Amino acid sequence: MTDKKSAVYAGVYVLELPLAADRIYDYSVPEHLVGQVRPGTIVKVPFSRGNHSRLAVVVRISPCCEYDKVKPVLAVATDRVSLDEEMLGLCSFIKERTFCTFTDAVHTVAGPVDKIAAGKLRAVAEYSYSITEAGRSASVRGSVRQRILECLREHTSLTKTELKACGASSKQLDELCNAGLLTCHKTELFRNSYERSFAPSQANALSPAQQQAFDELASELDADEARAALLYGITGSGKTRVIKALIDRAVSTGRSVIVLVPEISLTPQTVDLFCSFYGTRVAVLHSSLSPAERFDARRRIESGEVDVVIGTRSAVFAPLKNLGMIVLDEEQEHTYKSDMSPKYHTKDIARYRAAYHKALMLLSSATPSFESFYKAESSSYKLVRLTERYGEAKLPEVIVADRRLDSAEADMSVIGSVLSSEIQKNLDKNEQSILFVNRRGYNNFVSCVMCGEVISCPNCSVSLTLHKKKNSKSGMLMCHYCNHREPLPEKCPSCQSTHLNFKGFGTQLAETELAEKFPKARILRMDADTVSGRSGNEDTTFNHEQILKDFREHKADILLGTQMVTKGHDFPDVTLVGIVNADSALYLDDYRATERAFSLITQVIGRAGRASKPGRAVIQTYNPDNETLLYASKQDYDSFYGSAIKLRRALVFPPFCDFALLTLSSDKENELFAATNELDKRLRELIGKGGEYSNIAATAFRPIEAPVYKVNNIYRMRLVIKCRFTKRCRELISLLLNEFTQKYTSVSLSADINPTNI
DNA sequence: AGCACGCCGACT
DNA sequence: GTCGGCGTGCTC
Repeated sequence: MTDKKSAVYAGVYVLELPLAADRIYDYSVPEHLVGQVRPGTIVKVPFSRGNHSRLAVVVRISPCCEYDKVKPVLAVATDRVSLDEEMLGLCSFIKERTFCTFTDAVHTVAGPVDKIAAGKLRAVAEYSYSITEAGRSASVRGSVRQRILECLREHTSLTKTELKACGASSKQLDELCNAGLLTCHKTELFRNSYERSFAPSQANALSPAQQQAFDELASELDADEARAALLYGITGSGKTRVIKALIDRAVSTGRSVIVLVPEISLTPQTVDLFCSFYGTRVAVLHSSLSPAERFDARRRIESGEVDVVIGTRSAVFAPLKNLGMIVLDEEQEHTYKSDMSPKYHTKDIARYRAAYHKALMLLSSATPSFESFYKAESSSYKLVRLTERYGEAKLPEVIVADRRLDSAEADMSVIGSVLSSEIQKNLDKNEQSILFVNRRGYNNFVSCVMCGEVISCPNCSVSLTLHKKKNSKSGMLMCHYCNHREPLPEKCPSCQSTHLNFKGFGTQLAETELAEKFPKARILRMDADTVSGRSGNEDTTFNHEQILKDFREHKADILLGTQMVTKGHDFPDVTLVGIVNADSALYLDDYRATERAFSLITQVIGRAGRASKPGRAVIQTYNPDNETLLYASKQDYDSFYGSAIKLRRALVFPPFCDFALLTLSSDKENELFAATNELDKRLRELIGKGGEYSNIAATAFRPIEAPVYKVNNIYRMRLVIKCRFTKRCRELISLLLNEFTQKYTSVSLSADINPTNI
């Protein structure tokens, strides 16, 4: 019997370590820190030979430890925020699945921990003053001081800003407070650019179909365990109403909700709706908030004043307590997959959090991803359908315009004869039209007639796109990958011929042609060039909201643009939509291209005829018999899915398998090749006969160049592995990454599971 | 990634 | 002799 307390050990991740060294290290916890050192605590530990003090996150506490040379924890970093149990688990989850460092995972879930803790971002406070009993009748020296007291006798309380407007200075106010004549109150002020006037309840009752969908989903929400559901509803069926009703139900029982949207700037109406309905109880989170706004939004959420968070993918980490539901609106959108390390999928995070909180993960879409629909069909998700358009809105009439039937002259132009005449009809009736073009710029190929040379980017392996100023003959060649720009040369840089040929078209050429064909039409163009506002752009810049507002107010007849025009805006006066070049979406060498094309075409068609006026959709194509196009034009998701899923099953493609994409990149081409070959060899050795991982069913494809081989002078090679993303498979990839990063310094390797394009 | 250790060559 | 080049390998 000894009174010596049993030993305590802490397993920690040391922050800012390279991937190969990023694992759990054990430290002993000195007696005076026992109890203070808990999972989630940030501590200081001596690390490596120099025993330099480093920050580390505690992930486990245990009474024993295998290692016999443990060092002691130095201190608890009290000035740093600590992670709660849920976020800690989420960090391990992210590390394991995306192969990032623990530090990257912490930054992803908790934001820039050190910056917040270091006090670089501070809360803004508003000070308000009121008069004390002793002041009330007292008189003071100085006219300004007199005036301050007079003002406060009239108004019971005034803010510092208001008093300053009366000529008061901070010093004078401080003096009056010290003299006991005024009292000062501090109120924390939140920078919330999304605050809207509170405009609750247009309490529209749900339609019978919506009510039934609501009832089915409400029972999932109420279940005392984690659930997942897919709300599959055609465009205009009123999914948002059903979701809003579910949010109300969750909130009324004291649970909080996260609503995720693909892109904030493209869904201003959805954001407005929630902001005005939930007032100060909603917080908006997205990537273009200033650090101060983000900081304040976080504080509001942590303080518990917020129970609804709306935002883009990173908002899935919003530190809400007692989550009841996480909604992914337009769940098939690729923006839910992070394109930067860690390359997590929002759905996986949502599933994790829903499991932790016994909450509902609700996916919503008119064109669900095959993966989600398959899960819904095979009953791991609850499937709820909304099959009728709400109100009087009807599905538009779809016209597939066969460009092969156009006359030679019409064939030369971007807008063919059928689409032209439909636009004219709309102009005559003073109704609005939306045209979708998938590329920005003027022409995307400039080649030499004589020698065939295509002018390409000096830094990237892509052709340069011509951009022109409005009403100008001169042009700029731009690279859409690295932003390189150069003036359009008069002669071929290779053979000096003056015969240059312009091929392929984007939004600018479409705009020019429309202006020529319909000189009286008012045209608005919306693409990255007209909305970004980046200096040096050739066009006057507007932002999305201004363009959309102008269009909604009927300040233009035609809205022309890229993807941006296809998202959920509701324009009651739009009765015609046109897809200028459907073929470019249909024929991409990516197995998911058809899925995306279907979704895109369906969304564009859905823009027409939302109100009582019937709408038309014109799809220009040289392949009118294309199956995807035909299904999309009939808005027949079920048949499209049914036919495509058979193919996926036969080929063993997702959702029947997973793809792991390994990308090697380097500015030194020969080192890249050597590294690629070695990695390929090692991989085959591990999964081949007699290999350590021969038991996992994985197929490795031969190394290939990335679709765009060189970007910004960095060369990129790819290795694709077809597999099931099991724990064992994760171990394999992790092993490859660790070995590789330790060995190579001038070639980097990254892994991406189920990348958005392959 | 750092950072110590180590095993070589050039120097007061 | 000894100072310092940066290749190698480990970090509880």
